[in-house]
Amino acid sequence: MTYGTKIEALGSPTRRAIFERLAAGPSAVGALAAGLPVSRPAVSQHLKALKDARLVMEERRGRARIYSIDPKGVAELRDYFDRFWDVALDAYKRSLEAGDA
Amino acid sequence: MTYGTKIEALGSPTRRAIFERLAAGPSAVGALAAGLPVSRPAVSQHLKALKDARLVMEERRGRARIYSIDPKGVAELRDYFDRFWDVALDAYKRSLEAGDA
DNA sequence: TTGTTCCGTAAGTCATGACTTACCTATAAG
DNA sequence: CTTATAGGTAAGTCATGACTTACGGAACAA
Repeated sequence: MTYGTKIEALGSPTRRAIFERLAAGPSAVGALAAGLPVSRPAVSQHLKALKDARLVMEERRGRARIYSIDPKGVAELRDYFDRFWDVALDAYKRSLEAGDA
Repeated sequence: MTYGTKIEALGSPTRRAIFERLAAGPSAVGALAAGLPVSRPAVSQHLKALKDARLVMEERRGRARIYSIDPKGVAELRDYFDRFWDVALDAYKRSLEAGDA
């Protein structure tokens, strides 16, 4: 929900690997697990975390679950970072000017 | 060094709180710890992680250590995300078109 | 109905990491 | 030189989380 949840979701290397694979295109759980060094249940658990963070979404197709990027949640995270860069880099410039005086 | 290290550094709520305070302006270690619910050594340890990730940098002023945002490292993370948004959202659009067919 | 596939959930293990207190060094002040 | 301030480091504790195996349910096939 919050950007904190999203960043924490991306904090795990395995979860980031899953997320980046989904960024390349939708995939089923088994296909994801086949390309990763962890078990399928582990992938399921990570997908749940990513879904709770609204970074991915799930679509049921028969007995398969197709996961894909959630563009709305991703956009929320991007907005947070975009604002953050502005604030941070601006504050840094101001601190330089203050330090020079 | 890598963007993975940076994202993992921001994965911890306490570390993110420290980072956001530094984004508002440079600060000494004690001043940071005074505004946080953890001890000063804990803050030192988090600052080390942030510094290893090149998200913050250190400047010695007498016996104080002034920490501030590292604009170069921050820019690297921003570049990664900027590229990522493009890839992810583009792939999502393409998957929609493919799914419609 | 009986299997087979695909996947989520439960439960348990094990490592990691986020803290703490105690201690040490270094700078500054008296 | 002694004392106080600022902060990094070591060592230990404790919780969390990243896995595993085992199991259960749901959809298609025969």
